[in-house]
Amino acid sequence: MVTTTAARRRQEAKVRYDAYLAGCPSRQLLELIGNKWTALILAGLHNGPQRHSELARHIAGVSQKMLTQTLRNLERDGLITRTVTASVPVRVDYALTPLGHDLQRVVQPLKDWAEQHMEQVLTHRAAQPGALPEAITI
Amino acid sequence: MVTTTAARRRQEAKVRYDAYLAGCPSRQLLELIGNKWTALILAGLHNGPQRHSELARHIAGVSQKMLTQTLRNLERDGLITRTVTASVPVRVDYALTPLGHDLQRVVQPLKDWAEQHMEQVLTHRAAQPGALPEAITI
DNA sequence: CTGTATCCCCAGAGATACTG
DNA sequence: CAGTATCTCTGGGGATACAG
Repeated sequence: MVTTTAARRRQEAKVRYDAYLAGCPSRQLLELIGNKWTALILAGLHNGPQRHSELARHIAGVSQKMLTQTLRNLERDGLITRTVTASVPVRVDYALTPLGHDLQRVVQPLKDWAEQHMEQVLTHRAAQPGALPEAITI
Repeated sequence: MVTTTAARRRQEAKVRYDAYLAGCPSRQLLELIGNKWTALILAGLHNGPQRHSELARHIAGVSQKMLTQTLRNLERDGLITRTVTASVPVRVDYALTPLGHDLQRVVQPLKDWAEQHMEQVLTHRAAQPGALPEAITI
């Protein structure tokens, strides 16, 4: 019996491809800004630094955990800075780095496009046979 | 006992906010292009229509299922068209709609930014204390 | 060649409770 | 105020087999 079956070779090709895909800059960026809160945070910091609590209030809907987690990731990636002021109740400020601002600038057109065209997309989507009727009406 | 406790009110606020967030065009767009294969398919169709099998080969790494699934979603959203030619082995062509082309145009800058800056992000990420050493070297 | 139907896994995301 | 630690759940994504 041969050691490399077709299945085996396909498997190897896939692993190699996965590595390639994982290394693709575009994919990595999409994964980054695809995170549920990344874009909101970038937008929230666009007009200057914000405290943790300010962001929490401003973004409303983030769990404490996800806010911190996302902020940590962004800091780790050099997109925002974290500044701790040791006062009685600690104070932590977050701000965009130049790189972060740069990214924010690139993401902005996406929002513009979304605001102009997503309705069209949704209309098309809803027009499909079998589309679910509007369920949420709070 | 009161009917609306603090927890209850928080819960309601969250539901309302989730609905708002779900309706946010930007979020919806990010979810759309955040899907693993959406961007690849848009890019693949950028230079003209492609058959299902051509896409499968060109994109390499997509499972048959995910390719079809993503294509269906894009069709549903009016971003691509699906044309079936009833020959002996069926032939199916996919092409970008004007709206699809439009989206592709907006997504392109993201790729450019990624190619220019993601390395910087990754470098920063790897420089963190406790960062995992390079593991994959195929 | 294209596409459907199943079963399964896991990372992102959330709820909750506790600490400096 | 800011952050950590767990547990859980959900849905996107994948493997596999089958069908028009």
